[in-house]
Amino acid sequence: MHITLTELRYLVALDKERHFGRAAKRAFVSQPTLSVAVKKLEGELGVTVFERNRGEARVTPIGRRIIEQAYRVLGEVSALQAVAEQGRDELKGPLRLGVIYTVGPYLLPHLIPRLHESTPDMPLVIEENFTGNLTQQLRNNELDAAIVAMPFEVSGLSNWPIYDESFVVVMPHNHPWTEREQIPANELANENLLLLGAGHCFRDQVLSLCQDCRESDSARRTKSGSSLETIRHMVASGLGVTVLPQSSIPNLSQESRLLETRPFAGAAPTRQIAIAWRRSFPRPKAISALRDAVMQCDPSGVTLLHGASASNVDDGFLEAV
Amino acid sequence: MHITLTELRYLVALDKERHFGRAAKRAFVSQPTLSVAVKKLEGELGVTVFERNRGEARVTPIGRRIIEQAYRVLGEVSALQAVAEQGRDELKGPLRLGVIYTVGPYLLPHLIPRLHESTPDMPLVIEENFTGNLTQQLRNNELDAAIVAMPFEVSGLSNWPIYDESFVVVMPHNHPWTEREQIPANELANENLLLLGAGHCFRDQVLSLCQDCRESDSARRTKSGSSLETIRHMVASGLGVTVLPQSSIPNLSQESRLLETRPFAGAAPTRQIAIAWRRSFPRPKAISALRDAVMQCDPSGVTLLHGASASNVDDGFLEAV
DNA sequence: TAAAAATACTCCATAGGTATTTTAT
DNA sequence: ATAAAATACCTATGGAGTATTTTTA
Repeated sequence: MHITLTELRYLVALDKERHFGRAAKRAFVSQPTLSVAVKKLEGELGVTVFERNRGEARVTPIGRRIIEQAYRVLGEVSALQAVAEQGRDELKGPLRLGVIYTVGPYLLPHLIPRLHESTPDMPLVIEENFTGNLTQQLRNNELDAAIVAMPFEVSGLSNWPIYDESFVVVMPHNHPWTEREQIPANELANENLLLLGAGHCFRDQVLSLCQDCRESDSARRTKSGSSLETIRHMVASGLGVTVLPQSSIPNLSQESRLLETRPFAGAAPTRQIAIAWRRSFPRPKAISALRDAVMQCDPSGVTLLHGASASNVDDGFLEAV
Repeated sequence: MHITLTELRYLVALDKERHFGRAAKRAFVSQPTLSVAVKKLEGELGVTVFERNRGEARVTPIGRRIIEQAYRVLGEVSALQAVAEQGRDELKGPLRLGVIYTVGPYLLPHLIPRLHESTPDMPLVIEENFTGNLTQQLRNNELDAAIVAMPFEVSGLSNWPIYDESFVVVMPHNHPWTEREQIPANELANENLLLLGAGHCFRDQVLSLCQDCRESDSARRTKSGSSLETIRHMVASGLGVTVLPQSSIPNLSQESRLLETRPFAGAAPTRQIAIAWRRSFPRPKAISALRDAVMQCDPSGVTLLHGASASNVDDGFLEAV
């Protein structure tokens, strides 16, 4: 009924051998198989490609053109297979990665060189955004993976928690709390609590630490900053206290003498960071590579999940205070 | 095992619909058929072309490249079919025709315009030569058909007699034979018989008319000319007599008053003209068209064979003397 | 007569169908 | 709950084999 690639391959073999028996050998089939196939093709095309003689099969003028076209078809098929061959490596080709604002600035500087080393053919296209936007972009196929904070349950998306990160109280160096070893969460509401603006999941996570905080927030008694860095500057300038994730407590530069940090009293509040991706995303190895790279960032101060601890590299992404 | 054109068509359908059910409809198959085929193709290529979601099937980046390549493959297949479509007409494309020297000059001027009319897309590539050379060229695929004199039995070649043509005795106007109505063949040896050189089948046909001629020829008492025209001039100048085929007795111009023609006594000797071609030549219609065109040349003086007489066109290829 | 292609037939792989289950929203 | 795709299973076409015949040089 339809012309097939096999038939075209037989045509080419016959063009090369000009002899049904030898062409069949070249094509690794029996002579009748090739004979029947070529005849079928000629019937389908309504054209005689080969003039059969006892001595040799001669190509007709129209047959010549058809065979040349057959070469082109088979050439394009080879090209297709070559493309597939190239694309077979999941760790090749860009990965579009989204990161929430409160992780990106602290993780990426460490993650990118590591990923560049482990998967040099997988450049990252990075987008920083709120969790909600990242979610949408993942679903819309605008992103391939995202680094977000748990809980993160979205239909169609999978996630894989990578590490737990504790929260730390940050205050000016001359704050009364500097006299204490630990700060109880429920006392946060008594101070000027500086927080990120609405939309940041970290803001909500901090607010959930104590009922009073939530209330004082509804009463608009908290102040907002547009990034953790901004907030840190505000705290350093004495405007109040805040809570930061462990990873954002960096090698303090100028401000180092102006800020003090204290852990929470009791069980340390944490956030869980995870990688999320479309369930149907067809490059699971890319996700694994991403996870591995994150885990190789020195986990001091954070708790790696699911075994697979990274080696003790000392230029880790968290340099403990 | 191997990738098929059908699979590529399914790929394209799915690319257009981004939905397995609709793509199946577009490809006129059931949804499972298309699903299985696409999955098989992806397995064969080792690459995920489509990301399946509830909503729609999304093309992956590598899938995009593969689909584009699939379009190219199918495009070349279409081109191949278009070529075949073009070549399907046997009356299209050049026909390489050989003609023996003693027919060409008299038949071709009439044949070519007729063929141009009946089969305008089949130009003639013409070669005049001896029967032996034409035979070789036919077998070597250097010619497609030839017009020759019978008998013509060559393995691998078919032939089809078209017409019988009588022989005529030609003499100077002042020759004694002009007194007679008919000339007995066996008296030819008594005269200066002018003949074509060796190689021309017509020479041998004339020599076979009488035993004496053959003998006088072996004794090198005949004279040779290089073409029938040359011989006619020689006869007109009084050098001797000759025998010509009917078709070469043209509208006599200057020489008309210098030449006389007489039929043979008894059963008129004739030659039978035929079309020959490779048994395997795949354009039988071209042969038929050629035959028909020859037969449309006015057959006055020649005997058409196999019925199928041409209409009474009066500018026929033979204008009786 | 010998070589080559075509035919006859048999078999089985697989493309395609229908019915159903699984999956994901 | 529903829509979509995947799976299970069955059927039939036709691609490929072997054995044989036909063709033709």
